[in-house]
Amino acid sequence: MPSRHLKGLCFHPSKEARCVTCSLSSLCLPLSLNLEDIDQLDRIIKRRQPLKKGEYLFHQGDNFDCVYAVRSGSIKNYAMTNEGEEQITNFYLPSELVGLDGVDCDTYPVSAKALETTTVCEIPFSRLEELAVELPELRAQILRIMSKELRDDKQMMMLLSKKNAEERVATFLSNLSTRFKRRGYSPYTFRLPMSRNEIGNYLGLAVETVSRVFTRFQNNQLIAVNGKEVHILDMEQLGLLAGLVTQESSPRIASSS
Amino acid sequence: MPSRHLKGLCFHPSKEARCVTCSLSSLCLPLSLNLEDIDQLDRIIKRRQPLKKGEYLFHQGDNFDCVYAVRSGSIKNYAMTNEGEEQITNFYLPSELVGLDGVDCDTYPVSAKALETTTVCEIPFSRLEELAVELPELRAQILRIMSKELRDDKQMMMLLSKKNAEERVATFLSNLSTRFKRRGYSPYTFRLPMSRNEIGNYLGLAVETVSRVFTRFQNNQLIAVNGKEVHILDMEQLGLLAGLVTQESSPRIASSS
DNA sequence: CAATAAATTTGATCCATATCAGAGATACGA
DNA sequence: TCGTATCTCTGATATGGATCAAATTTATTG
Repeated sequence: MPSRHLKGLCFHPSKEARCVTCSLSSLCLPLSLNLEDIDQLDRIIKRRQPLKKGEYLFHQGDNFDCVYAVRSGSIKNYAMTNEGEEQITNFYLPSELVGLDGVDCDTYPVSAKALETTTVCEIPFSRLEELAVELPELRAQILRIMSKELRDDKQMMMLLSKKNAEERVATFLSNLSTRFKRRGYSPYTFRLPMSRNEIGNYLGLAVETVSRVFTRFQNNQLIAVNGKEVHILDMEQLGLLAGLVTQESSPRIASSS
Repeated sequence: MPSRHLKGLCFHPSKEARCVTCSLSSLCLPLSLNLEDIDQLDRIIKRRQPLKKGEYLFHQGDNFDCVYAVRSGSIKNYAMTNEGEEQITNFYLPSELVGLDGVDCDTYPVSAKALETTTVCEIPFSRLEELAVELPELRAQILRIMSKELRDDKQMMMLLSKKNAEERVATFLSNLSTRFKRRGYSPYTFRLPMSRNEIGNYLGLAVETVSRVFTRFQNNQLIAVNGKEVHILDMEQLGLLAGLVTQESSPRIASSS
């Protein structure tokens, strides 16, 4: 087992293999369940061996049977286009639920691949549905999570159809920062689990463009980047840039005075 | 908050105001419910006065309380960007459910506006949740609908980040055609409920580009257009174009010989 | 640790589509 | 019904980011 140093997203799975003791429960499915109900949920959840970087959680076309909560590490969802090009549709961080867009399908509509060593909780969907019959809070939470993903998707559509390259990257970084913060990590310093290529793919940009925007942001003291390590130096400016800003109302950043 | 949608306050009983007799029930929420259950659903649904073109079903920021099934006509969802620009996130046709992305919000995250004279069924969400406790099929159908919308959103993200103008418009027309067909209308001849501007906004293109692509498609005998009336002349070619096609594998349509 | 592969960065050029401008066509209110 | 606002279409021009090319840095492997 190549024990690569995963600072950041490591949750010591063995010790926290139950929802009651999991530090993520307040962000994840168990949210607003009482202890007894969490225990019931616990019983249908299977903990899997960690996935190594590049391993699949499921393939597009596999029989749909489970949804997965990321416990540590990160997952990308992607579909294959007709030409065999990959199109990343989402990245998932700890506590987030993967696979919900397959709920009414026989098969998963996208593939899910680990971006790094990743542990997940496997939740057989049929059992989850059964349990949800008895637990209104669980039901509500499932709806909430799906609804949230719907809204995030609309935001993404907005990004893709209205924002320029700088705004896209700024939005991406802000968004990651927020999510890391909610999970108890620094919103200012984190490690990108994905490559520049994957960022570009996700944001609808060429790798080269992502790279150039990173460089520009560094020149303007917005961020400091070292490989996959990112430091956000000017959160406010980054947030401003992330908003939908037209060229008129906010000139290209140039001299950050 | 000023009460904006006064129209909804008065209900009128009409012949087809019940799910059991509604021709859309097989596409809509009642799908796979038995007659008795449909009757229960019926009782929580309120039919509203038709909305006239341009009237709102709800505004971004209004208190979330209901989802809506379109009965006739069409609805657009849109959000306002920081600059007051509108970004259309979806169009809804009869039998489709509007408002699901607000489920875990206090307020609607987007506005919903009638594109033409439109009738809807108003479904108080809390009542729907109550009912869903007893009706597993209803529960399943709600999940299915949300899951479907998630997948459609991913498709849209793919369109916005990988397809060129022609592919976008072809996809849009094919998609509309399919939806009209499922609703019992001709897949070949239909009336666009939205303006070119709205199509462009939705597809992430300038109006002018939409217009030009329409013209090009006509020159190439793919479609015939008269104002908002569209005839699809070559469904196969349109479908091909709608797929994710790179320049290499499919040269620009030019001489349709 | 060297050797090689993969990822990232930078520069130069090109092109699809935005933007600007203006001419019909259509819808709409007085 | 006319007059005006709005939509749609077409052409000319500009440009943001893609693409191509290549150097450099960072991982991976034997």
